Amino acid sequence: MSTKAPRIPLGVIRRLPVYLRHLKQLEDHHVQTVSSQELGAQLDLNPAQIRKDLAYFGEFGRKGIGYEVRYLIDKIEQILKLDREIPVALVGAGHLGIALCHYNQNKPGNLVIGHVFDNDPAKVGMRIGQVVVRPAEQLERCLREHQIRMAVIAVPAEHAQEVADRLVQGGVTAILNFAPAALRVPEHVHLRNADFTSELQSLAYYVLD
Amino acid sequence: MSTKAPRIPLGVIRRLPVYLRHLKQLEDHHVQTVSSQELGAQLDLNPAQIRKDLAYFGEFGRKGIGYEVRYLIDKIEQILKLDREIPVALVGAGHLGIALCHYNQNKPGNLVIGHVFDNDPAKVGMRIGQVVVRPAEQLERCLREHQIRMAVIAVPAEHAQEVADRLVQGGVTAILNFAPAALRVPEHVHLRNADFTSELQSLAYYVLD
DNA sequence: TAGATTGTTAATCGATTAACAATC
DNA sequence: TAGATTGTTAATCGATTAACAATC
Repeated sequence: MSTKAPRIPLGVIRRLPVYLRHLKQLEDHHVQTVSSQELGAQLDLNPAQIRKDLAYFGEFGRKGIGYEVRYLIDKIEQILKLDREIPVALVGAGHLGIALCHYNQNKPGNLVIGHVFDNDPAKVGMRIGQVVVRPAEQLERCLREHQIRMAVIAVPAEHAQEVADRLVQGGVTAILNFAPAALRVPEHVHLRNADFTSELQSLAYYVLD
Repeated sequence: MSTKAPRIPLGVIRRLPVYLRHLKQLEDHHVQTVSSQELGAQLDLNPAQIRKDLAYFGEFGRKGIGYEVRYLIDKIEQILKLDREIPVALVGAGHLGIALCHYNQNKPGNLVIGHVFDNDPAKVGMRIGQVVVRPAEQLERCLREHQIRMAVIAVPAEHAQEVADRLVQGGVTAILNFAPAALRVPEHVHLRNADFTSELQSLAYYVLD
């Protein structure tokens, strides 16, 4: 099919980058074609799930053959909008912010952290690879100027809500939050939490001994 | 009831730290008691879900009243095993590893990153707050010596699988992996992936414009 | 063609939500 | 007591898995 309509489950969207990464590895190893069975074995996922996930977006495989690796990579990148350059703002130039920014520059994709902000005068002006840290006052104006829709929050929990509010004010609609705080955002804004402490704490449950 | 048996859904376990964090905030604001209704409104969760989550582990509330904040904090910490000190190993003293280690020391809980490893001689001996980076060769021996069961992987993707294997060798049963790699671990080991790039990529799907 | 594998429908499984008796 | 809220069962919803016709 083609048109939108069938709301895609979050789980499907979150698996797409996993498929993408693995497909790129296969491509590096000059694998031309892969079946859902093979992919499932390699990623420890049910083959039917992989086929169903992909079928949400179109018919990308060939019966009796499988999926062409290069073609599927292109398709998934299109679906995730990774086929165009998307500017990303980062708020917070502490250890974590610097780490994320460096990583983003080391492994450059189409998600480009081009603007970093911090409210600490000691941090403003500092260079992280190619990028220079700007004062937090410029946040909203800069977001609008560059039409930035995606942002990463890497500030202390106490300031995370204020930053989120200002990102939304500036027109951001997708936020990845590393601060350990339950943020409130409007309905139309997609928020994803990636909080180190919570992850570790929930993992502690599974420690036996 | 009391005995184990009813396997707890992962989603429940992952919400417990969220409850915990919020309850601590309530305690800071001298709130003594909270109902599932209030908690749900504050965290944007269904009250029935909160009650059901907690009911997996016991009867912690009082009908007609709600939950006593302090008591519930204690109970959740017991469930997650945060009432005892758990040593955590960190492999990889790059930007991210340093960030995580600093954060862990700034906000000290009972999950203590007490050992950091890196295979880069330039990093070995470096101090991150209180902790000194040790050579990767000592990994297995040190894990065993200190009976470490939890570990964080913050190395490049190329080395993540090898590190995971060695952690398992050393007796680790719970791993938080920050490397963008689909790791393979034995059945008895709990693996959680927290990969920045994947998160950001899946978020890109929701950027409209 | 025969064997393999997709896309899709149907069956299963599990998680979320609603409803309500018990009770503070 | 009357009002509120839990713990829990039942109903709903959604996601995963199995099965298979279509077809390369």
